[in-house]
Amino acid sequence: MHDLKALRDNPAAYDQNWARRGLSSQTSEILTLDEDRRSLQTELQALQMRRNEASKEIGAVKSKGGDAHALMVEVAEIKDNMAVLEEQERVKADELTDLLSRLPNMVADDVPDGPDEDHNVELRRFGTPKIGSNAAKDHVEIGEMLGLMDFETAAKVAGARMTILKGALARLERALGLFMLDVHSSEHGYTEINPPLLVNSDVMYGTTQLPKFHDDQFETTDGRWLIPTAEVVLTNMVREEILEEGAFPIRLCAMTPCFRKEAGSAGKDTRGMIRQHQFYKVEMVSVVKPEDSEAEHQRMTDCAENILKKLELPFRTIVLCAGDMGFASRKTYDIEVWVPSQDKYREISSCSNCGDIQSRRMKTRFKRAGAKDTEFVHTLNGSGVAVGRALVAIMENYYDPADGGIWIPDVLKPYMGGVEKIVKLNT
RNA sequence: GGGCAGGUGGCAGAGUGGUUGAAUGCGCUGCUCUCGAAAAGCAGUAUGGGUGCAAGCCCAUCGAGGGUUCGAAUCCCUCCCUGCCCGCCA
Repeated sequence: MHDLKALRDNPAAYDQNWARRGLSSQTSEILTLDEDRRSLQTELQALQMRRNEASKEIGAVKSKGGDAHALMVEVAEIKDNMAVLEEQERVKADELTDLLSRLPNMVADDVPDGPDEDHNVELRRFGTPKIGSNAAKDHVEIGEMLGLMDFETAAKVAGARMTILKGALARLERALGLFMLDVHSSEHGYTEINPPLLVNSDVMYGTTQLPKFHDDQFETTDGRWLIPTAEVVLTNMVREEILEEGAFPIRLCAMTPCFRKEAGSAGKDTRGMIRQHQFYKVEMVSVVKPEDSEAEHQRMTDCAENILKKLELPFRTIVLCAGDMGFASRKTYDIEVWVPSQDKYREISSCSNCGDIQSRRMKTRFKRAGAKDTEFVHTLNGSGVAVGRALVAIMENYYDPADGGIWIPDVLKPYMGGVEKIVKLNT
């Protein structure tokens, strides 16, 4: 949700900002609805005031045994008028809310302009990618040759965009998830959470999956939703709360399966486990005071990068341009890991500063020490990192063409029972 | 799934139709007293919104949404949640 008062004060700023995302002018429609709604509300409240007064008078008259008939007639008329106004007000308010809830967050000033992903700006690189290697095999080939990755059976039991991992590869994915969770909770200060995977509609609205991205989500028959990311649950843990200033920063992390319909991506990344209906992801969420969100954003991105550094995977970090950013974000850093078979970097983490758009929807506020008014918190989320894609990156970057095996990164060895390398078993 | 009991302010807990946004206690904030502290006393202490330059005034909110009524925290209906018992089941 957006700050209507700020929008009233400076509509041009909003239109100019939304234009950076390629949107046409929105504010005149918003302001018209807003003015209509407010004048209806003012009118309605005047009637309510008179009704309340008259009702009290009726009570006073009756308690003295007097005749309150004239007053009762007056109230009856007021109620008729109120019903009409209430309905008009409700319609305007619904229209306004619906319009506002479908408009994306304001883009931060230092975000580069540009219509699409070709205008994102690279900030830094780590590691040395194996470029143009003839030996590069993709993770599907590697996994199937090892007999540890099975898309056919997955399709048989669950349909497209599903994966079955076996044996050491299943363990490797688990090892990756545990490793990431341990680093974030032990070294990065995030509290580990094991959350529900099924949430209600209010929660999905809070983090902006609803109403606009309804088609990307799996809905259950009883009106709940499978989470598309742990961000949804972690962020909403503070919904409808008024926090004390001392509560910050709140840092939470979780590893969960994520469920996505991938409605708009038919034909994209159809091979392998890059884009699945279900995948594991370790997610970080921070809730902070507004003045701290920018520093927290850098910090969170560092935490995600640190995972890849420890895994010794080559990556680069980019800042998304205005046209490529997600709906809720003011500013987003993507971390892209090197995928040898594709000879390019692919997204493995996305760290976003959502400003107050989610907190306004969730009604998450805080009060400064001694202050009377509440303010909205800032929320941030970042992958730390996508576990399935990390598995792909390990398989391809640590592939040994000599024997078709996969070396285990040093930091994962303790999680793999000391195994140094996954190799094909003699059958 | 069946049955019972509940959901009131930061917390505890009154309130079963009429100045009740809500008693009382605790907590918290300020002041008085004190060398200081404690104790005690006094005052204050929800959120959202409308209107106004402002002081202020007004509207809404007692789990949520409807309904009855001149008037609802209080009565009726639906839903949600919590606790307990029975059944079933990872």
